Amino acid sequence: MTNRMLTEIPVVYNQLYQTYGCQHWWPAETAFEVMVGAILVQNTAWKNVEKAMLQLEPYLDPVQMFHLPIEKLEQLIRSSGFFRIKARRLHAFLTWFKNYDFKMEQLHCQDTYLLRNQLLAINGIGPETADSILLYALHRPVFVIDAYTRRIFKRLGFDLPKKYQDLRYLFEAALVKDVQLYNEYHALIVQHAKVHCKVKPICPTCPLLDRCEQNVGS
DNA sequence: GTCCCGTAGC
DNA sequence: GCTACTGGAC
Repeated sequence: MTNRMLTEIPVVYNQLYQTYGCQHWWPAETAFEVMVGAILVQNTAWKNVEKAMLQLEPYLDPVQMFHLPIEKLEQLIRSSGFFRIKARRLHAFLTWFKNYDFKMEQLHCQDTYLLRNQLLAINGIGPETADSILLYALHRPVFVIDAYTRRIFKRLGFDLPKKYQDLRYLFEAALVKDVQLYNEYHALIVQHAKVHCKVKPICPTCPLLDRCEQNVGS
């Protein structure tokens, strides 16, 4: 099974890329926006995060955002859902960033493994958010796993490791260690999950139909 | 009413 | 393992 996955993971990438093309991720202007967006998008539709980002626009600077009262932050990000808890998560993240003088350059000096552990220690940042920040804001070669990844590959018929890290290592073992490839693949997975592999899948036009177990009868 | 690029707390 | 967290789009 694992062998099959190792050979098919790159093939699936090619098929998705041929179907959807380059995704140009992450949709943000700056690395700081990527980090903020990664927290706000937790279990939330990206569309609602966009509205919050618009409200945040005047404060899209770590120092300014850090000094916002938590209630103000709550109101600004309201549209992204879970606004009370996310405002606290953002603030916790900024408190950590303060250790680096709110400077991206200082983050760039740090080892990926160390950064990952520090991010995971922040209340409100779990493995997916940490890895999204590492890959899309800090350009580290870390493959991001999310619910879509599990849904798609489970439907393809793979017996997936249950632990986040194990699934991540499987993808990393199957692919060339390359930031741009990891960036594009995760983006394609999200796109595919939104267009075809939804909760109620749209199978007839699916680019992966020929290799999918959902295929039968639908 | 259901679902959304999760996480923490019990 | 289960549930709360929250609003908005469809």
